[in-house]
Amino acid sequence: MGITKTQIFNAKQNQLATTFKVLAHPARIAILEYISLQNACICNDIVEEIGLAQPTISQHLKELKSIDLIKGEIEGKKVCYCINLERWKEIQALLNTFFDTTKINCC
Amino acid sequence: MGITKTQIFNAKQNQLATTFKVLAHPARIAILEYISLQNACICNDIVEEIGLAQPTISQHLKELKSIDLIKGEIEGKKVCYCINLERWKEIQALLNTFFDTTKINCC
DNA sequence: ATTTATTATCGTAATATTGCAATATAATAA
DNA sequence: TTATTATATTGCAATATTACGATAATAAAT
Repeated sequence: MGITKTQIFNAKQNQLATTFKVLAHPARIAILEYISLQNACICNDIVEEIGLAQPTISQHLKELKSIDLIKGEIEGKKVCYCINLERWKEIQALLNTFFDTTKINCC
Repeated sequence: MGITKTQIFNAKQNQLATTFKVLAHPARIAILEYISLQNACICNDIVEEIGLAQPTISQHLKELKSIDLIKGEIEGKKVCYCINLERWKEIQALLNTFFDTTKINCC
């Protein structure tokens, strides 16, 4: 079906899954790495750097923005994308909580 | 197209994305949480617990196994699934390395 | 041997994702 | 105003994912 039955899971499970899903594409990983490499704000050097078409990059940026992982500041006709460091740490903590609380073994 | 251009990304980026993708479904989060809650090995109580059809759960378990996050031990006609703790920690470390090295801000 | 129980696999329908060309939007430059 | 440049949105084709019924495979129980 392609449709996830989110109703049968709790909010935390869905939130975790959504967060993981945003990170589940190499282009989005590459974009985040590239943004963080630049000491200054970058814009659509991303398109040239990554090697995907501009609309595709724009779409990936939108998904990263959807969980506030990055923020875009308009500078004239360019847009400067930066990692939202506060949210970044928040998400890292969220994932670590999941990994720390979900690991009791049995066998 | 639905097809990811993995060739244009490096191995680490693809590995990270694949790892995130396995975790990017609430059913798989729920399965991991449920397995970890049981002090003893569990089997297909998972099907009853989660509320998805047996083939669906089986498919999700296969995906979790694909990155060695869980291991299944055959016990007669039942199969006991456990978290692969060693791999679990490995993946947590992998994700933390990503989060720690990718966070320099610019704006 | 036959049944029963547990799990895996196959096939398939419905929906989602990826990627891009075409186009729209917005801001500066000429 | 009319380009030009940078980014976003739309529409669509190709592929992937999710979910499940049907069925196969395996092992214990009768």
